[in-house]
Order: sequence, then C-alpha cells, then structure tokens
Amino acid sequence: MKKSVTIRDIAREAGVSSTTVSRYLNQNGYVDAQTAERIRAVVEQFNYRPSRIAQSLKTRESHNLALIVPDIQNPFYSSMANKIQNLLLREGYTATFFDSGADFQREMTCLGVAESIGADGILFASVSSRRIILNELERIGVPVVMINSYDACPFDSVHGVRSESTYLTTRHLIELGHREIAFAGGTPGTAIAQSRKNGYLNAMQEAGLPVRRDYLIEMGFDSESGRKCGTYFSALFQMPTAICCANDLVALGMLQVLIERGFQVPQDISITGVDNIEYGDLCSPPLTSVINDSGEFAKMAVKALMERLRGSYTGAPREFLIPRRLVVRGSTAQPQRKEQEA
Amino acid sequence: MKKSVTIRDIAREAGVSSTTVSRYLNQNGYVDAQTAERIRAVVEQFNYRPSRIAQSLKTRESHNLALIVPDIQNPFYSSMANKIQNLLLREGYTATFFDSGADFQREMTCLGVAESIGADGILFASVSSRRIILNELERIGVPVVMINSYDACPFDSVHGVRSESTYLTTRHLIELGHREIAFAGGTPGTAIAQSRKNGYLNAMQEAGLPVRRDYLIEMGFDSESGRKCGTYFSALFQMPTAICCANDLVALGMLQVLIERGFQVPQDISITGVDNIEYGDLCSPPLTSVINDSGEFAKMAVKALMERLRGSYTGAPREFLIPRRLVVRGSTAQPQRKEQEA
DNA sequence: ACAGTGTACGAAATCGGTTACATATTGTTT
DNA sequence: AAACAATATGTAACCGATTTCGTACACTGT
Repeated sequence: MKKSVTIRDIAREAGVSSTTVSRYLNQNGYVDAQTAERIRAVVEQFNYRPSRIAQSLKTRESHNLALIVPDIQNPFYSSMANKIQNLLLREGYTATFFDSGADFQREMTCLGVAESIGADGILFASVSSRRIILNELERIGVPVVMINSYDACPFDSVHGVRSESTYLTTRHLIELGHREIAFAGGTPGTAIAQSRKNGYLNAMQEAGLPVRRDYLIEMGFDSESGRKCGTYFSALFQMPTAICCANDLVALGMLQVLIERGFQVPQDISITGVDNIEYGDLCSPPLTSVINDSGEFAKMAVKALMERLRGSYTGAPREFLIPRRLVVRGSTAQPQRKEQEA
Repeated sequence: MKKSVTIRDIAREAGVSSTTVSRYLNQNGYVDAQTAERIRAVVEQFNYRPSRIAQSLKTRESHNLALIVPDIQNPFYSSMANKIQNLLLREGYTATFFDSGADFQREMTCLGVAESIGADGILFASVSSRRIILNELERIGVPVVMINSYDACPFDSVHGVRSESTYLTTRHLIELGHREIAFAGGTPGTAIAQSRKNGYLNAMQEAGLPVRRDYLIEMGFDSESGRKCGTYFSALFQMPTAICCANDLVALGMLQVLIERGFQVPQDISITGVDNIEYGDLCSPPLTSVINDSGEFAKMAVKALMERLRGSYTGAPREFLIPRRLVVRGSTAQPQRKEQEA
C-alpha cells in the first residue's frame, strides 16, 4: 500500500550508509559536521520519520505504555488520563488506552493485549486486584504501577492514604453534630470500595457512634448507583441525617434523587462525596468533598514508571501516598433532626 | 532485559518450522491436525503470544489507530473514547490516545507521533481544521475519519447536522416566548464553534429577532468559559432573558455564576446547553440540552474507518450525520421579564 | 504407468531499523 | 618515527514475525 521512506533511502540520497544516518539520528557515535548537515537536509526534504515499529523490534523497547482505567467517564480518571498522556508525550512515550469497565475479565483481556503489543510498562488502575491479575502482571514481566489499588502488591503503587477520604468526610459530618450517618459505597469486593468503607467505619467507631446495618449499602461508583442508594435511603422509615458517599458520582446521583423527592439539602440531609470533581462544584448545592488530585496521581505514577524503565530505581516496590484535603461546600450543614421529630 | 518467547522457540519445541507455526496461528495454508494439536499445546504451555511489533513490521499493519480528541475531560469525548476503544478491541485493534488540548500546535505534534508509531488510521476530533492539518493528514496517507469537524475535507467525517444543535435550543427558547436571547459560544475560530454560532443566528433570523452585539460572546468550550460569560452577562445593564450556550460545560459554568449571584433559573433567566452530558441532568435545575449521542458517533466513526482499512469501501469521502434531539428540562421556562421591569 | 491435484511442510528472504565489529584517516604523544 | 587515541564511516548480522517458492508425498483419473 503506502511505501514509507526508509533509513536506507535517506542514506542513499545523502551518499552515506544507513549506519551513519542512524548515528546522526540517535546522536551517538561520530558523524562529521558536513555529513550531518547533508543528512539533515535529506531528512527534512523527505519528511522522514524513523519507523517506531522497526526500532521497537530491534531495541526491544516500544516506547509505548498500556494505560488501563476502570471508567474513563469518571472525571477523576479522564483528568488523570489527560495528564498522564501529556507527561508521557514529553518523555517520548505514547499510551495505548484501555477502559476495563471495572470488569475482571476485561482487565485480563487488556493485559493480554498489552503484552502482545509489547507495552514497555503498565499504568493500571485496577479494581479487581485479584491474585490472578497480579500473577498475570508478573508473568508479563514489565514494570507496573498500580493506581488506587490498595492491596499489598509487588509493584509500585500510587494512591491516597488508605481510608482517609471517607474518614475525613465522615468526621466532618460528626463534627457538625450528625449521629445518624449512612454510607453509600462503591463496587463491593474492590479494594478501593473496601478502603472507603473502612474510612467511614473508622470515623464512626472513633466517635463511638453505632453503625446500623441498614445505613450501609454498597452498589457501584457511578451516578446510577447513587440514584439507587438515594431511592433506598429516602424510603427508609428512619432516614439518616447525613450520607457519606463513596465518591462524587454517587453523591451527585444521590443528590438528584433526594431533591427530586422534595428533600432539602443540606437542611434535611447532608451529603458528602470524594474526588472533588468539577461537576460537584457546579451543582447546587455544591458538594462537600475531598480533593483527590488527579494531576498528582498522574505525576507520581509516570515518575515511578519512568524510573523503573530507565533503571534509575530498581529497589523494592514503593508506595506513593497522595495527600488529600477536605473541601467543605454547601451540601453539608448541622443536623436539624430535633425539629422534624417534634 | 526480558527475553520473550518467539515463534522459533515454539517451532523448535513442537518439532516443526516457524513457517508451520505461523500457518497454524493465522489459519492459512495447510497444517496437519496432529501437528496443529502439538503446536497448540506448546503455545499454551509457553503462554506464547506473537509479537505484534514484528507482525507489524512485516505486514505493514500495526492494528493500532491514533485517537485524537480536544478534551478528554469533556464527557462527550470521554464517553466516545470509551465506546471507540470497546469497538476497536472487538476488531482486534488498539488505540493510542492523544489529548490535543484543542491546540493547533499539539494537534500537529500528535499527528507526527501518530505517523511514526505507524498508526493504520486516525480518528481525529480536530478543532483547528486548518489547511496545514489537512495537508499533513494527506501526506501521512492513512485513512482518516474526522469527528465534529464541519469543514469540507477530503476524508470521511462524522458529525451532527451542521448548526442544528443550537438552532434547536434557540428555537425552543423563542417558542417559549423569549426575545432577548444571548449566545455564549465556544473557542473562536474553530469549525464547531462557528457551526454552533450559526445555529443560534439562523434561529434568531428565522424568527425575525435582532441579534445584539453585546449578546454574543465567544470564549471556550469549558466550564471556566461559562463562568466568565456568566459574569459578563450578569453585569450587563440590560440582561437577556435567556442564554443559549455552545455546550453543556459552558452552560453549567454559567448556571453556577448566575445562581451564585442570586438569579433564579429559569424564573429570571433560562439557560440551554448542548451535548446532554450526564452532569447536566444531575444539577439543579437540570439542564435543557440537545442529545449528542456519543455512542452513535463512536459507532459510525469506527465503522467508516474499518471499511477504509479493509478496503471494503474506497469511494469518495462520506459524511455521516448523527441525528439530534432536544431534551427539555428545568433550566428553561417562559420569560417573566415584564414583571421584573415593572 | 503417468500426469495432475491437493495436502503438508521447510529454507530463506524480507520488513526498517540498530549495533558489534572492522577499516581508514588524522592528530597527538613518547 | 613508531605507537596510540580520536574521529568518521561502512559491512553485515539481527530483532520476530510473514511469505514466496520449492520439495515431497498421497490420491485420483485415464
């Protein structure tokens, strides 16, 4: 089909061998200034770009990474993906993008593809950090950075302080005077959902507050799950005065249902999220949340992987903790339960 | 570093030549049933996956596409990216992801990288459909599908009916009785912004309504632009009774500022968006918008590109129009200007 | 018995780069 | 003047697959 111009074409045209052209392009070995100039001119004239594929085959480095996220439509991940791609471009790397849909089987599929395309490394926001996944990663044998995957694993990992996010929001609710605090959680069985639940439980326990069975439900991490949880809570005989949601999407879905059903937020009920996504601020009332700095995640993940790729770090797996910060907005306030009961 | 298992390893282990293994894997040429079984077993035992890189070099097909979007954080594009990636995976293709940040220079950079990595095709949501870009695409010489790029171009393209989206929202506002309708537009100089502006202008003209200079401003396609426009409009001596925004992000930013400044939406002022993103529905008031079906975009774009890649279509550039539909929600209502003036 | 056809498999070239090794010229040191 | 290092370039093998061409055998029909 399309015949590309090769290094040998350039060599012939410049009257040198392909070796010399290669040396010129990679700036290694000696090449005379005049020769270099001749090559440069020919390269420009022909708009020559060396084939990354051929390079990869020989050097055994594809300069391409696999980026696997559970849900690119989640603003946290789309923002992170954007930043990762920017950082990588600067380093001369590209990213092959995968959306696993938070599904274990698809995660395995993506890993298989990642291997066959010869990815030099994997940036993996895995939800199902099952043993099989870890085994598969080890078998593939390229550097891996796990993102938001709290389980102990033999790879570098980047995540917020375990359980800190919902701990912060729950404690905030407690400090406001709430006692009946419910939790609307993410996909059961995933490490990150577990961590968020624990944050809630820890804060409750620390304050000596009881956790009611029917105040703790887990669905998923998207707004649809939030709507379902909202429907559930609003139908309870005894509603909580505050709900700690596993992330902002859940909180937004929840908010919508509650407002739809005539509840006032935060007067009747307070809501918190996690991630501090843009839309949480755009809504009314704006969402109290926890900053999960996707840029920081991207930076650390890329840095860690690059160090592994360059071999400038070869030690034990590292854990990078991204600091978080509570952002109080309009969706939380002191409880007014007494009046309602009267 | 990591020595991969090659087709020759498999061949040796199975007691055949690499040719036969290749024939077995690609299901072309004859291979004895028993031999096939032996090979299958060895392949499984060694967990062998042929190197896509070596395949690409020889066959001159990378089975990898470049996907370039202006802003992956825009829910329309992140949703589209998700769906595109899913469709491609099924076809045995991968996508290298680029976020151009709606910047011309970066678009050029991305195209250069796309060429050197040997992308078989390009899915390109270009904002700056400048001549240079088109020339560069033609020079690269691989199939291209342009997305949301309205200018006439020598490639297949996928987009909504030109100017239809804002035409629908503006007409909706007019039918509600609004006469003082402003427009908050997207990045000036881009084809899509031009198209959105035209939709507004057409509807206004059709209804015989005058367009005031100070009611027409263009900033960008993100929520920050919406906030700026909102600040501008809310400071006007004579405020419009409705604002037609170029997309939902702009509308959401606008909404936030207006509510912040004490305006009631839709009582004091009506707001419309375009794209029907999830968050537009989650906010209050929920946003009147126009459905821009990202799944349909993804489907048509992938289909068109695949046909080009397979050579099953080789004719003139095609234009795929995705139908749209107005979704009326709480952010629009009849104007109540008379009372306010009194 | 022989040509023709379908089946089964291998040797070797090839894709477009990189690189180990060899060669040649020039400059510098002893 | 001989020895050595630095500079400048080329030859050819190689990365891991695919593919052309060729060989060999087993049928089948005449």
